[in-house]
Amino acid sequence: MRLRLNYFCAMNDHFTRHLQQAGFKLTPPRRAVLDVLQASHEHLTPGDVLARAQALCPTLGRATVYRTLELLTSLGIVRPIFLGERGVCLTLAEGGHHHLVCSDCGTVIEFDDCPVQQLEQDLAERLNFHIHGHLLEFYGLCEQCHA
Amino acid sequence: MRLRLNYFCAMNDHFTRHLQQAGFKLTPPRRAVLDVLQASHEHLTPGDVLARAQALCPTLGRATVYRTLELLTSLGIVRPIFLGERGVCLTLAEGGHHHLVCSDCGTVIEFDDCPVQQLEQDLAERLNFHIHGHLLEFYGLCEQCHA
DNA sequence: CGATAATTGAGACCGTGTCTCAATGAGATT
DNA sequence: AATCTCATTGAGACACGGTCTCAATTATCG
Repeated sequence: MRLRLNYFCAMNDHFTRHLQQAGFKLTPPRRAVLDVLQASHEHLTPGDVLARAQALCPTLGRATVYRTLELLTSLGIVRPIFLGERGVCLTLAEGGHHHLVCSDCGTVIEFDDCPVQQLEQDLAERLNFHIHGHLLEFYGLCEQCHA
Repeated sequence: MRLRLNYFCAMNDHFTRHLQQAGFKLTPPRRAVLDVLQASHEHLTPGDVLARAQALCPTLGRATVYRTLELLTSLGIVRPIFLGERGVCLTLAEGGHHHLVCSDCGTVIEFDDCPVQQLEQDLAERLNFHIHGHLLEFYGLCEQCHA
């Protein structure tokens, strides 16, 4: 069992250290949730996270997943974002997300250009925030839907 | 009653025309929901909208509010955005929203600088989208929370 | 005014997120 | 290694928000 977990998760990685340094215990449920979030580069709903984490930690309960997600959020490790279609989803907090969303059919297109670097620095300085990520979404009607 | 409604809502405004031109009927419930959203410059949850719209249209039911919000969303008139603290909220779709959100305590600071104009035009052209608004959020820890 | 199809409210339903509480176990101390 | 202690856990009851169904109503059009 310990071996299996290690297969999925490097011991002492950045996030587990962060957790422990903040005074929280590193338990199998937390490890499983972290592993799932690190392993998936998609946007997972809490239900997705539960299902996948149960594969790593079969006794895992729903309440624990929510508690863990809340904890990881308050530590700035993960972040909930709202994707019109799928509802609230979780992603690692680090970095940016850029979406073009169709209000009608719900299609989401990701894009890479991102003009907010400078603004991020300015805001961080001006308001004394430690910024670790951002979300930039444009809303409109896609080619099909504004016909 | 009809008089009262008119007090809150200019007949034939932009949105009601939009609704009717798209082939939908202009009913008191829809009018009430539109009025509420236009009157409030805050971010309202569906529950808020229901409560306020019931003041204008006392028989209004929950299902109708959700149906109306969905309709207005698909028409690009309103838009759901997710505010960590309050959950999903609705705003008029037109224009931009700019938030600096603390992952820990949930504080939301609004700001005005917005460097996305040019990108918006580029994307609209490149992907043939009719963009009518955007959301730019930075996530991090506020002054108090990263102490 | 009458026809008709969209829209409505009521209330049952369902899933998701929260809470409580007794049992467990991670990590500190020795 | 054994013990202690308190954070953390799983189970299951609960609350709430959002969806669906269906019969009754009503906005719009001819």
